[in-house]
Amino acid sequence: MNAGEISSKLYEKGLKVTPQRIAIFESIVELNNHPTAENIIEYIRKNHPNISVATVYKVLEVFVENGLVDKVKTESDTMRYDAILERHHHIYCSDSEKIEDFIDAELNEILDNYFSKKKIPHFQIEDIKLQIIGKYTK
Amino acid sequence: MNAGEISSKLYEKGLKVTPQRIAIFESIVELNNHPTAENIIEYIRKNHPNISVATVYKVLEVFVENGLVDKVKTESDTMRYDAILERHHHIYCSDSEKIEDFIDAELNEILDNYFSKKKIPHFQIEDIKLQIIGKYTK
DNA sequence: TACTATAGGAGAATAGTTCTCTAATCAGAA
DNA sequence: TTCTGATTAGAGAACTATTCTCCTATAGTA
Repeated sequence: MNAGEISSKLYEKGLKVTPQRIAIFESIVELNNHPTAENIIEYIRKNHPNISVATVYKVLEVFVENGLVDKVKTESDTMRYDAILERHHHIYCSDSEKIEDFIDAELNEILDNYFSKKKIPHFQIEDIKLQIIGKYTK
Repeated sequence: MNAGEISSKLYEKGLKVTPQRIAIFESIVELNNHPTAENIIEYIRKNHPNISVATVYKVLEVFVENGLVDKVKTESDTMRYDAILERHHHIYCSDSEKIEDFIDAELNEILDNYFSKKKIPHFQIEDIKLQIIGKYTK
């Protein structure tokens, strides 16, 4: 994704387009395995050495609020970010910090079907996410 | 669950039985909606005013390692704990900090079935957890 | 180009969690 | 029961990810 495409995305959401925002979005796409804020800062500083930690966090917050990126929960106390917009699940490696996206339309359909039949009393489901935990094999 | 039962649980895992460990486990069971470490400390201090923050965190860590409690990921930066041992999922309220357990054998069976047919390449699944996000209705 | 709201930068502040080091206590052996 | 060694608990400092404050810079618009 290039700077122009990112600008349009920001513009569509009514957000101001700034070099920092473009760089941050770009870095999440580029570091495409769920970077932490720290990973993002390190990456951006190569081309943009003066960016502030506060800016990165503030921009990430804005992106999350506007649905441009996802905040991914982890077992440890660091948040990780994801630029995928498509409905997807996450594969967590129990041996490492690795997180992968898992996209599977058939699975989504099965889940939707199941919960449209079996409702949870007094609860309206907005989203269902799977955390698939396991180990990579050779 | 009384102190005797908790002692046996600890003993079975080869863990030393201490009053602090019993109190901490008891409090997670008692505060049965996924307390934070802070909730636990506050609760325990009623009967055990000198317990240290470090002790609570250390004991929780030991419990998690030994499979006696679950660490529950949240959107915010506080961990929450759960004494349920049974395989279960979590319902997250998007309006509040509430988290509820969701136990559903039929759903587990569907998931197990699906993933026994459709394997993820080079990955051995150990556990699958659903995060069901939505709102409570009246 | 000038104006105004919004965004960015720097560093301090905060909050949850972990670490360090010492004293206490548990569990098994005598 | 008492002793003993290993483990655990306590206190508070340290650490780390994130947020806040406050001021300056910049984007978007006329």
